[in-house]
Parts: sequence; structure tokens; C-alpha cells
Amino acid sequence: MQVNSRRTQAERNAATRTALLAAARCAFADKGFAAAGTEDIAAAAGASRGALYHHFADKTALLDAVVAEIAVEISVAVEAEADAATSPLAALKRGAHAFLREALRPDRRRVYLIDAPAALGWSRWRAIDAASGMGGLRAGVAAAHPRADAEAVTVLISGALNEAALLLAEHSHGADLAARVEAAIDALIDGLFEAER
Amino acid sequence: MQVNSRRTQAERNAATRTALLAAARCAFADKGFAAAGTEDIAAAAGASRGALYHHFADKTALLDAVVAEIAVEISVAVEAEADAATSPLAALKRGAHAFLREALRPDRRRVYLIDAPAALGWSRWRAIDAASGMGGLRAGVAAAHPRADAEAVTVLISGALNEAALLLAEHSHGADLAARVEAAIDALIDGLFEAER
DNA sequence: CATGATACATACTGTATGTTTGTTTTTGTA
DNA sequence: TACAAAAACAAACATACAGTATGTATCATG
Repeated sequence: MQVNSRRTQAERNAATRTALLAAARCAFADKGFAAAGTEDIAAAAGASRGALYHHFADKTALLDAVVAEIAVEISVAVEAEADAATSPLAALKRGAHAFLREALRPDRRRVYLIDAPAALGWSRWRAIDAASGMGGLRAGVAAAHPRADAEAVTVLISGALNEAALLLAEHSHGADLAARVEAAIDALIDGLFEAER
Repeated sequence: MQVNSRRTQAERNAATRTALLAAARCAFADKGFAAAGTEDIAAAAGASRGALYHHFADKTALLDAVVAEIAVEISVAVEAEADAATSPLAALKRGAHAFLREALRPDRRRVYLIDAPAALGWSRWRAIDAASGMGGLRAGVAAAHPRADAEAVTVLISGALNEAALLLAEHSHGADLAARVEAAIDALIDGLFEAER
């Protein structure tokens, strides 16, 4: 089909890069980072392993890019939800619910919540979503409770949400559990910021 | 040195098995699960790869055993601390602090909190510490707040504690942060169970 | 239009896992 | 006690995958 012929180099570059990213994201979500082979990823992207290693330093650099992509997607959805709230406390709750919905998606949860910390290292993983997603959470915490220890509280909420998303992912059948978890999250947030109301 | 000669088979079995477990635990903690080679592990245990694969089905089975070991260790320490408390709420707080201290240790945190969910799968990881560690947390939650949704609340607290341990592990210099995180955890627990006091 | 740079493709190498086959030692039994 | 069966281990083999090095085609540029 020669989709890459008669194009400027920037276009070719972007085209194969995005194709590789999409294929990698699919493979990582489907089989996990370790079990996904670069051969299959390149083939699914309609490219060769050489192209892959031209665009990315190694396999973990590819994961890094995929994770950053996911982090931004989640962040955008969460921010949109939080901005629609009237109070800082409501913004936190709505944002938390949105995070659950977004992080739960099968094309995201394993890559973002499980494989990323292991393959990239926890500190790198943390830096990625501090640059996109969790920055918003931290700001929300500070807004809802100016005297709180924003760093510590943010980490606790973030960890609780991550674990909740993984639990819900396992029990995909049962909106009942989802509702109970959301209620518990509201109770957690309310409790943390009750002194400030 | 022929430490394994002139012994009963059960003794030989136990000796090499524990040696393999110890070596694997050290290697996993030091280099991570993926980067630790079975060759090095077997050598450190004074055995061959053949022995390793005689005792464990594959590399992940070895990790599984190490993780289970760690889970029990943490559970014992947490239970001891919780049992020394006078009220259910105090038991939760003391148990949480103990969990932080125990899970934080360099020979545990990476294996237990990072590599285990990725390599064993989240559900298997959850099953392991539900059988040992988290069973106690859930009982503590139920004791402190009989009307609470024990499953949901337990997951949130567990996730918050895991993430807090990883944060503290990164900033090992600074007992200041540790104190702030512990205070935030107390606030979280107090807030969650305030309605019950 | 010629030269260089960029984007890719192919072939190769090293390493690590898991398997298979073989050897030694123990254990049950005739 | 002799022998057979099974366990515990050792070593060689096969396979697969990541990363690299080299080669080629396409585009940019003076």
C-alpha cells in the first residue's frame, strides 16, 4: 500500500512512530510488557525491528512513551471532571471517580498500574504521573485543605485509588462492588478533610 | 565441603531448597526479578540450575515462594504490634505503622511491592497476602467499624500503605518525611472511622 | 545533482530460560 | 544384603528474545 512513500521525512517519522506506539500499547496491554516481543510489535505496526530501535533506545523506552501517553489521557479526563465541580472537596471526589473509570480500562490498567512501576522503576513511574496526572491531585489536595501535608496525603490517596482500580478490574462483573468502592473513597476523602469544613 | 552428603533425602531437599530461596530472595531484592539470572541464583546457593528446576517449576514459582515468605514475615510483625494495642482503632494505627517499617526494608520492598504484582499477576499477589498479611487488616477494619464495607475499605488502606512504603523507600534519607507520612496515615484512619467513635 | 543525513531493513551475536538426558545417592523390599 | 525404584542433582541442548552492526533506500540541501 506504500503508505509511507512520497512523504516528507517528518511525516514518515511521525507515521511509523505512532504506529509503533499503538502496536506496543496493544501488545503490552494484551500480554504484558515482559511477554510482548519486539518482533510482534514491529510486525503489528507494519514495520521492522530496525525501525523500532531507530525510534526508541530500547524496549523500556517504548514502554516509557506508552505510559506517558496513558498518563496524559487519564489526566485530561480527571481534570475535566474536577473542573466541573463547585467545591474543592467535590472536585477531589469527582476526580477520584473519574480516575477509577479511566485507569480501569483494559488498555490502560496493566500497563499503567502494574508493568510500569516494575519495568521503569517506581521513581520514574512516579515522575511520569507527577508531571501529568498527579500534579492535579496534589493541587486539589492543597486547595481542599491548605494546612494538610500535601505530599503525604497525595501519595496515600493515589495509592488507594490505584489499588481500588486493580480490584475493580479483577471483578469486572459487578457494578455493585464499584459503587461500594466509590462510596468508600468518598468516605476516605471526607474523613481526611473533615477538620477543614 | 559435602554438606549435603550422608544425609537423608528430606534433609537434602530442605537444605538446598532453603538455600535456593535465600539466594533468590537476595538476588531479586538486589537486581530485580527480571534482571536476576537463574545461573547466578543457583551458584549463590551452591547448587546447579538443574537443582533449581527440580525444586521449582520455573522462575516465577521461585518468586512466588519468596513472596509468600515475605508476606508471612510482615504479617507476623504487624499482628504482634496490633495485638499490643488496647482499642481496635489503635490496633489499626499501630499495625499500619508496623507495616510501613516492615515493608520498607530493602530486602522486601521491591520484591513484594513492585515485582510480585507484575510477575505473578495482581490477583495472585492479592491472594498471597490475603492468605497471610491482609487477612489481619481486614479483621481489624471490621473490628474498628462493624458497619463499614470491609472489603472496599481494606483495599483502600492497603493501597495507601503500599504506596507510602514505596515513597519512603525512595527518600530513605529523612526521618522527617516518615513522621509526616505516619501522621497522614493516622489522619486517614481516624477520618475513615470517625463516625464510629 | 551530488553529497550528506535520515529512516528504515536484514543479519548477527550474546544471553537467559526451560527441557531433556544422564549420573549419583538414598530408600524400600525380596 | 542385593537390587530396583525413585528422588536429588548435574550437564548439555534447544529455543527465543533483546540489542547491535551493517547495509540500503529515500529525502533534504548546498
